[in-house]
Amino acid sequence: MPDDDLVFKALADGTRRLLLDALFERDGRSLSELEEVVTGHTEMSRFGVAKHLRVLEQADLVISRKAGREKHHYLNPVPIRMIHDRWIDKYTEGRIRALIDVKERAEKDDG
Amino acid sequence: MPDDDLVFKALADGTRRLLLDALFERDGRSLSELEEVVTGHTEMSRFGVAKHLRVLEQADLVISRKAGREKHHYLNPVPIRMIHDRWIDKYTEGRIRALIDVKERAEKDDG
DNA sequence: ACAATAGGTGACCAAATAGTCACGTGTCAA
DNA sequence: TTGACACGTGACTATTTGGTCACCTATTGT
Repeated sequence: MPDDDLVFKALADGTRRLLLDALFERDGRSLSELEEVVTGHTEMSRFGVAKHLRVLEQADLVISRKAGREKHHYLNPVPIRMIHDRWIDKYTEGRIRALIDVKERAEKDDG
Repeated sequence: MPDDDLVFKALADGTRRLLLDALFERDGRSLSELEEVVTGHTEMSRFGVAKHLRVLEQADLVISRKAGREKHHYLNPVPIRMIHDRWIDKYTEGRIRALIDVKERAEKDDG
């Protein structure tokens, strides 16, 4: 019911996260370009990709802009940040960061 | 397949987010206490709540510790932080924060 | 004008998920 | 030790969700 539900539901799918990753790496891609990204990882039709993009747009995680017959897509990080702020307050934020740094350092030593 | 999938799937359910909210507000609650929190909002059996908690534990969003016949639950913010870091780099982080602050200020003026 | 390109819509099916229930285990207190 | 309490497990259904398909609109280039 609340619109944060759209955000979490949108993030629950691996293909949609892959799309966000692609847009995080480079913004402004068209549907066709994103389709190629996805089909490089899994087998999925154009319709599937378009459907996933629509879900991301409705969640406001992706913003799109029409340019001629193409549609360019942009990553909107605001909802992500609000997830963070929901369960991590400013006081613990520093501790968490230190924890993750330690963890990453340890994993780097392993591999 | 990757274990980040567990985290996002876990967050995709409203009841589970409610449980995280409850633990964010106060840590160390038992299953019975959390059951009361949930049934205050929706109608759900004890089994449902226990099942949701297990999903959260498997995603490492909640850590539990047995104490006698009770089981205490604690919120683990690390996976949340890693979601944040996946799509928000350090350079845009400042801009986002400013954006959200402006938005909240505007909404406060409205209501 | 016409073909090719880029994208959109609604219906449909298979697979995953939420929720419940009957039953079982361990723990405390009288 | 007996009963009440706190919690766990596995099976079962109803609903949701992921993905595809046939068909449609709009824009570009020749």
